[in-house]
Amino acid sequence: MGSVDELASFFERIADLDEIKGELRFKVLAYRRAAETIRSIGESVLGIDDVKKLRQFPGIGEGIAKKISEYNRTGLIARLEELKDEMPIELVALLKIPNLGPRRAKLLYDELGVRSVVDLQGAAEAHRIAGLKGLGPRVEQNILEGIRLMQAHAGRLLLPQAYQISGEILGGLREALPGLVAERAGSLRRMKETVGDIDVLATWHSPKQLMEIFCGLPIVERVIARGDTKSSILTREGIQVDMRVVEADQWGAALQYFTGSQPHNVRLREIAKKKGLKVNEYGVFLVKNGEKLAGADETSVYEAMGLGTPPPELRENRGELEAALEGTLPSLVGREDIAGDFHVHTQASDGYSSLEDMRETASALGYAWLGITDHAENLKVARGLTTSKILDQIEAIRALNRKAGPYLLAASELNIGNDGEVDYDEDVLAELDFTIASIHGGFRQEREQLTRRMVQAMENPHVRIIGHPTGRVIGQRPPYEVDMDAVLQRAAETGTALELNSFPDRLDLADEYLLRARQLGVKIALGSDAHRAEHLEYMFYGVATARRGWLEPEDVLNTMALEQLLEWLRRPKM
DNA sequence: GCCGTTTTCGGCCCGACTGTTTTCAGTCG
Repeated sequence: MGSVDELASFFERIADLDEIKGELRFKVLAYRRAAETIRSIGESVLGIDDVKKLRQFPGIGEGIAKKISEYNRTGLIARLEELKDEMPIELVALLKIPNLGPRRAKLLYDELGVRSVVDLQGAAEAHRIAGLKGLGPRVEQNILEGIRLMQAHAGRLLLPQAYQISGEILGGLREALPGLVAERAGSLRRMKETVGDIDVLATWHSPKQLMEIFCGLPIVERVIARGDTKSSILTREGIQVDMRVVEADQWGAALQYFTGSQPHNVRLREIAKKKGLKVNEYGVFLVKNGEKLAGADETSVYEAMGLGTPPPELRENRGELEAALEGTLPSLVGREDIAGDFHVHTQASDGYSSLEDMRETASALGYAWLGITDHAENLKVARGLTTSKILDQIEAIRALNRKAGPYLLAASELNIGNDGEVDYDEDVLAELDFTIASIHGGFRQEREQLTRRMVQAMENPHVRIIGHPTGRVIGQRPPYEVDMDAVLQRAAETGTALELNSFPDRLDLADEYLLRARQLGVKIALGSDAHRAEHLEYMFYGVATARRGWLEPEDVLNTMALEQLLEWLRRPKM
């Protein structure tokens, strides 16, 4: 059985190899767009063999539809196999190296037989690159630097780390230059779960002064490049930060441009072009006479093209520009809509804070309620609560609720066993306000068994929420091999919510699944998975991810006021 | 390879920077 990721990556490999071969760049672009489209369709693409049906998706025509169908039937794409016979597949790794693109990769392969990054490094160190057509000693040096940079920077940065570092930078700049206009841009502003580097944009009357201060911030380890409009530094943690300064009347256009994403910007300029407009980082212009229509603020940039302004989190070319054109952009859920948190551990199991501390912090965050979900007894490694301990905790919670403060819900994070069974007897489960059920073991089981376990758990009337549904830990553990289409479908049928676990290295469900959950009407429950009181603030990143998944307040259970929530919990879910 | 309120052929986003060149190719975001 194939996967969406594999199928999409096959098209990316075809694009890479075609590019190295020197095929027409628009053909290459078409393959890359197809890969994007496939990822946005999701798993249902794997069930479609009919070429006509496949062609209905944007960017998929005769040729690519046939290849998808071929993959669905055979698990392979013959065209890719042919390309692999023509040249080594390892060559695609060279394209990831900064300062090295398809033309140079081909040249190095043809002239020096370079097939891999190791070959390349050897060739550069032996000074065999300088002297090739169009390549001199500087390019050779830059390629070596690029290899080093790539190896040092292999892991991307988690969103919260990037957000915090950029916060320090912005804070430092604003303190030194009161009145400075500066913002995050790039994938950080779009709140992607990981970011490669940090982009900061600013406008200031003296760019030189700003650059001086930027390059001298205490966080700076080394200045990589320093110019009047663009500088790059490396932080002590080894993160690259790019700073750009623009004129005030270009601010909006520059912010739009540097926020991206690239596919979003490409689509935007296509739309502009059809309207006789040109858009770049300086503004929006009439093509016929060059007249400038907008540029000072971002909203006016979109407005000049007859578009609403999509929130940055949506700018991935997943339909947001069409919605902006039709005036149907969603009203996304915001941090201010959140009335409580569904997933919190205390020192009773594997957390570090007391019920009281958690309640106090929840109060400071403005919450009306908080779900206490310590681990259940079958999870010994996390000191899961025995029946007598959970009964004690329920009593402690009821007692605390008699005092003023956020309402604590007595709940539990149950374990989904190998046959989909959960912890505790029926009478204990009936005492609890709600439960989350999560998979904590057997990650490597077959797809069928994992899916069956989850479906079984959802059919349990006491289970209101499935916790961290794909089980991934970003950069450390891949998602379980679970049939998410089946899980989403059954969640919709049983009225079971899926968690968006907001712990920084989980962010599980990921945005792509949130989009599908929303279409199926599956409700999403945000949980910080806090193990300390400070962790409750991770909700911020959960909300950001929810926004990337186009979720509106009614899609998210955390927007319910206490009375509404209690009423919802009293009603049987199915 | 895709696509069509100017098109079934001839287009397909835009500009900056770098290093190598005396006019431009390659790379990047």
